[in-house]
Amino acid sequence: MNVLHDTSKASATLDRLLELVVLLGEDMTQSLAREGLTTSRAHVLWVLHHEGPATQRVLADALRVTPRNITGLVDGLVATGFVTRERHPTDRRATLVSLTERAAASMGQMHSSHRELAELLFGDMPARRFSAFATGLDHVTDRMREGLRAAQAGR
Amino acid sequence: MNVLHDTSKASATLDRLLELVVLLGEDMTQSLAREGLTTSRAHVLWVLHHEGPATQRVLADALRVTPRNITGLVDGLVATGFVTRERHPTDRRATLVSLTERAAASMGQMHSSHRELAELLFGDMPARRFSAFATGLDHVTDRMREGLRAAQAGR
DNA sequence: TATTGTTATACTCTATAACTATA
DNA sequence: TATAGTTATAGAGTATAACAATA
Repeated sequence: MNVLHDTSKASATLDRLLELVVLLGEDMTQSLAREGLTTSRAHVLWVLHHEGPATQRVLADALRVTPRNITGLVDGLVATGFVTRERHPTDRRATLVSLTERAAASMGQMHSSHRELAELLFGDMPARRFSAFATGLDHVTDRMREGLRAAQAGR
Repeated sequence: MNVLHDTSKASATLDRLLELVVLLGEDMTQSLAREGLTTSRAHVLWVLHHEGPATQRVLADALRVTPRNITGLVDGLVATGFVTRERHPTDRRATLVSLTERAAASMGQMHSSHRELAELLFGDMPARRFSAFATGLDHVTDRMREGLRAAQAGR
């Protein structure tokens, strides 16, 4: 009886977590659309922002996606002015993809949105509740990582 | 100084929350793929499971997607044996979409996966920490709902 | 011989617009 | 005249396979 009770509470909490996943996803999609981006294209910008100019091969590995797919994403980002393709200085097979000024501006905008969202979600939370939530979140994220790793190993 | 400190902690916590979003999304995509489903098609099954047999119009409204899109999703689900199209008893323009046995089996499987995931994420959590997390999650979800509603109103 | 990125082909999800059959 | 669902067309993300240029 004790176990059953816990199980149903855990299930209900997972439901709410999944609802939050959906809401966060919608919010992110909308914010990116306002900047003229999709999640996949933003992911490319994110990698370039952190790694600096990169070859398409590097991007393909970072996004865990086929090189062909990167060709398409970079095509789109070039067409909309977020990145440029340049010759690689030493390897003539490769191209270097770099962020433009427009992309830098968008990244700044995204940072602001991120801070605003953090403020919206946690800004009025009592400090004690906030840190309890953060602790639980760490726990849950760790379990999820382990679970995925196990699933990937067993396949 | 106090404010700045809080802001950076809030940002870091949002980062971890977004990481969890990504992990949960991957897990869900993989589970569904194992059943031969995509998230969109599973969403259709979910609605049919809760509402019973429905017209494509009803499905389009439920998923907030165009009728044309539903045609494609139902085509795929029919081809893979998850649903059937039948004549509507009274309105000859409409079709009724119903779950098959295979879909019922998959829904059962998904329920099991859901319970297992809840157990993985929360099963070894001390009761007090679990309920603190659940409380924080409620808070965060409420703020997110409000934020999205405001964003939609202001557009 | 191996690697980088492309063309060719195909599938899924999504949208708008025009059209058919029915209400 | 309005509604249900289709065909036609298009764009984005994804994949595999074959191929060119270069290492």
